Amino acid sequence: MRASDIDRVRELPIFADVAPEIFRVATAGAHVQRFPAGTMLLLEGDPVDFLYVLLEGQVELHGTWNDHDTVMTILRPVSTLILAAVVLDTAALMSARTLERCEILMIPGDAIRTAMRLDSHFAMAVSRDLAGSYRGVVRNMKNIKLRNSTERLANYLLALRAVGDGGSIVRLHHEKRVLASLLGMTPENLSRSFAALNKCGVAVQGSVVTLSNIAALEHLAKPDPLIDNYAPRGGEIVGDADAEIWLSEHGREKPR
Amino acid sequence: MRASDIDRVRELPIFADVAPEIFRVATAGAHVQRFPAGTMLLLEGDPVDFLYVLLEGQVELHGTWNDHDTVMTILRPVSTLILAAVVLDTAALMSARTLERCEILMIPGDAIRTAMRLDSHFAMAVSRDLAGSYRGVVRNMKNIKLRNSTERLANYLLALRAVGDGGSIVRLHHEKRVLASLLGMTPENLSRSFAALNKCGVAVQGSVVTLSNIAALEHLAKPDPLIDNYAPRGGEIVGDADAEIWLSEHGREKPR
DNA sequence: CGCGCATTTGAGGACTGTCAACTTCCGTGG
DNA sequence: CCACGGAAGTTGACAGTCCTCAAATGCGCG
Repeated sequence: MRASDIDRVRELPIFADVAPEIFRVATAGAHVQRFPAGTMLLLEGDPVDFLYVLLEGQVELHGTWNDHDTVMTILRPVSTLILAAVVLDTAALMSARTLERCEILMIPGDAIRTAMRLDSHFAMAVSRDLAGSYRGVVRNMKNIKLRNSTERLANYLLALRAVGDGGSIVRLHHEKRVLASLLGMTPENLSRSFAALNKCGVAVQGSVVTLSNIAALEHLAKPDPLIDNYAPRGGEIVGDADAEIWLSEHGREKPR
Repeated sequence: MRASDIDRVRELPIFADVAPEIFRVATAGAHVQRFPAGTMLLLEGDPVDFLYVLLEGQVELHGTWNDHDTVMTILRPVSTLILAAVVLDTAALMSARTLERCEILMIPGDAIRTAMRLDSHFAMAVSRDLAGSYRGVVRNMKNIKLRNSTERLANYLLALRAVGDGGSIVRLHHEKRVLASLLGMTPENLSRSFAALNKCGVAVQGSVVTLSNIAALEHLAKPDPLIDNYAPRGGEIVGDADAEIWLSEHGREKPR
């Protein structure tokens, strides 16, 4: 691993409080690897030998059953992948695919587990990461079970706005069919949901969305801090790092 | 806390590897409390001061939005509640309600976090619990997004059978409307899904369900080890502790 | 026995998925 | 520079799934 990579890795939340010697243990045998867009990093059911840390690019986690598949989450830097499977030393439940060219740190699972055993602060950092991920999926689940597709889209757009400049124009980060699957609908219905949001001042042109009536959109969306991981308090916009992380993967909470 | 309680707590997976002095730290200020059925233990959005460990009875975790609510999971002994919120020292995302008379161990959140800082083995146990919970929700999410309601019910019944004696008669653990919400449908549609499963040899009488054609049921259900947390390999029945835990909360994985 | 509650059944409508045709966008190559 | 091909996105028609409301049935307990 190059020195510049080591510096970057050292900054990761998961390594923030770790003692230098433990950091060396954890990153022993680690290496940074680059992947082109569209690469399958791992298939669901695969045994997991490495912890992946996404440093650059976007990665999609998806699940498959009976010839259907669904995007479970989309990760953006800096995020860990399959940490839960590494901790339990078991098979992955989701497949991972790069959506863009990616730069990924790969750390042997053994090294992670050893470092956890040696350093309680590292083990706590892992716990916080996992706790955030858990709460992210729970938010996602509430979103899916309690809202219909148009409401999910409306909230997604409001979240996009919150992490952006808070202006009335937002850019979609993903292809529409990927977004549709992430939001639990078909591409066709995503189109129709966008059309339905016209009456709330939503206009779409390619990946650029204009929100000209936030009040109407919020009235339909009814954002909720216990589902949407940004802080929509009193109409004030809070575009903090939490929200950035939320949007990127639609559901991981930042520790602390 | 009574001596008999301490012995029981000592057996919990989360305390298995913990040094005696750390165990005392963790359980300092802890106490066992009994609650009648139907008690709201906490409301979503509440700050979390205690880790709850369910020792007896059933607890439902549910979420609410816009006058709707949905059962997210149902816990049976021995399970931790809101461990993620305790680790992050933040508000609960779900409400908790007892479904029966319950016996619950309450441990101050501070004590948990202190014990994690002092003992890497305890922190690892917390990580494993969280990792299992995370994977449980992921399974749940795949179940909801990839299957329709009848398929979810069919798989639920097969899972019930797998944890029971493997015979053709299973007992439902919950009221049907609770089960319906857990499976992401209305009570009316649960009835209709049961009716639809008649042709697969499913007969219902109150809480007793007879499965007289497992092959047909499996053909419809298409159980998958990456969604359903029991091991349906080659028609062999594996009623292990993992599966018990799965059913109880419909989605927590047992560490290791 | 009768009341209250859970469950079931039916009818209708809302939401969502599927299929097919069409349009738009974009990169390639003539 | 423009034509072309392919993929992505949109639209319409239709069907399947699911929800809502209302009424009927069944069950348990006082």
